[in-house]
Amino acid sequence: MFLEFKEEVEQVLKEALKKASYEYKELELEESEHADISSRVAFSLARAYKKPPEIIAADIVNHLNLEIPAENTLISDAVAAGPYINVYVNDFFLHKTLQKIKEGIEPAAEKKKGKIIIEHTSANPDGPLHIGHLRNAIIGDVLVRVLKRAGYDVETHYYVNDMGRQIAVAVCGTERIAFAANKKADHAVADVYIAANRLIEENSDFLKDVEKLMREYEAGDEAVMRKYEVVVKKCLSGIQASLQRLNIQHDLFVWESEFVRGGAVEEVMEELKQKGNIKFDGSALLLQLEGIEKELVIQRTDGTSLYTTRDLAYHRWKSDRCDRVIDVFGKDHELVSQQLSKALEILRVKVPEFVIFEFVSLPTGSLSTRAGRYIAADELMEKIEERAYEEVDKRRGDLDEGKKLEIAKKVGIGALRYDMVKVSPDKHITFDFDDALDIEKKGAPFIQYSHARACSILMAAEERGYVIADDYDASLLREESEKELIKKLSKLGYVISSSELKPHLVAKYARELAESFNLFYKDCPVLNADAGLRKARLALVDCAKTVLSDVLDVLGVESPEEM
RNA sequence: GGGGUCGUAGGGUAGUGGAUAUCCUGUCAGGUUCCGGACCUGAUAACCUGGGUUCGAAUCCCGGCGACUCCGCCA
Repeated sequence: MFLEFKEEVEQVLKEALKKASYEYKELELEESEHADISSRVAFSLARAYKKPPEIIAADIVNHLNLEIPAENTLISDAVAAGPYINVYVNDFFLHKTLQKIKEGIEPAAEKKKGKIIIEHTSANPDGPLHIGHLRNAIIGDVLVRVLKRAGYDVETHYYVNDMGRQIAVAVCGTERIAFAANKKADHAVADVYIAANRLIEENSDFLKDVEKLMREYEAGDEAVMRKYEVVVKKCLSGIQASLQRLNIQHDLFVWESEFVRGGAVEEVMEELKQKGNIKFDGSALLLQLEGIEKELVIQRTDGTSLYTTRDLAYHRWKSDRCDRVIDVFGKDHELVSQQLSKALEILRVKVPEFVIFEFVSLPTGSLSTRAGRYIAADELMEKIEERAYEEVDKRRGDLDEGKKLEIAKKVGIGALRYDMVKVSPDKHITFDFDDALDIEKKGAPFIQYSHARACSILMAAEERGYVIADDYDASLLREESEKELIKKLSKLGYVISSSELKPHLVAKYARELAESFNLFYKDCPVLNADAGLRKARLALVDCAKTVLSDVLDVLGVESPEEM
């Protein structure tokens, strides 16, 4: 509802500026502590009109016409506060906000903004996900949810790097080392991969086998393809299980080898030869890209393709199927992503938008799958759920075992997801196990707790026979904390539309909303209020519950009704 | 050597030109006759440094210092 308010303010301000004959570029509206919305337009006008901004602000306010549409307006007042123009919402806005929430989210179909293909996670299928991948997956998934809610048709891809040397090493390894039967699939693959790497260190002949295998795979040797398929699919099944536990799903798994065997990679190389600035270094092909010193190798001496070339083919294919392409990449791919963009420009393909996130490191140093130095996502989830269970058990000994486990799962995974997404992606994180397991901080459990409190009030109301009805009188909600809560509730749509590629802003809003609810909870008794007020407050609690659970859903966090 | 990102209270973090710089944690002091204390209130304490642009800079530009990272016919 806040968006509607903002639009009306824009409308009204525009008219006033026109009447007062000011030429402006931007209305410079912003949220403010001093008002519900505030405009700084007087500052920029001050220069052009050589008058103090305070005078201009007052002048604009004098030209405002707020009385006419008294029936439908959302604005109560607008005043000049020095150089600022401060605008405030009215009771109708508060009433309308609650009403809209009760009606439910408007169907996304009405405001289709186009199709987006977003790629995230895309971990190599040579072992389980570690905490670095976790950050990628969670940022990506929240992005998906935000964009869907903002009205886009979103398709999620996992790009499977099945042509890398690592996979060949793992596949080769299976010929000498058996999979552990009692392990989760992706972990079993990692064991083989790590053991195979050790074999390489001991015996260089093994490396020749690996290279032979890679050539055969690229050439499309059927027997080799079957061997690959076994390993890659085994690993992916394990990875998918981990992702599912985190509440994450991909629509499509795209294997990079498809682009080689389908001929798309060759087409890309041919086209680059014609359109690009190409150099031959022996028989390898180097592509010179504008503004990047380092040439990009697009073909090896032996004629085989490279990761980047295959990625170009993949991006061309994606780009034909949607309006926007978004890639969630780790910081180490930044140069690659620039090269990719430049090369795509040469091919006249839509350039993707990148969400680049900084690394997660351990207090002991950086991660390495090959060296076996990583924290597996599964291990982390296991521990955080255990930790959550201890908390639940301590506080809710009254519940039965199944219920406690269910809540622990929601709280644990929620805390993990929130922890990963609350920080801006371009911030480096040093992962601290104890810190992540410390559930008491103001993360997901804090928000979930507010939701549970709301549910608890509603349940108690039902037991006492109070009905949650639509004929409440919203004008009875006069307390400051009530009004603040309603205003916060009104901003979900606004936050979603303004934080498209910044998932941490949604996390921030969720926390603020929970804070507002807790303040209301403290200040305003619901069940013990007089009948009229009680009805209005019950309606407010009901709305708060809806929006809390909504925003948690955008974060991919579940909303337990009790905890 | 070249490029990139980051530098905000003791630690972590929000804020990309505008009003008294956000929140967590830490430390200290408080709060429940009332719907769940995983809650709430108060105190403490910060924009790396030097220039520049601007009426106005944590925010933009340039230099310095520091941290991280990328620069392979790997992926």
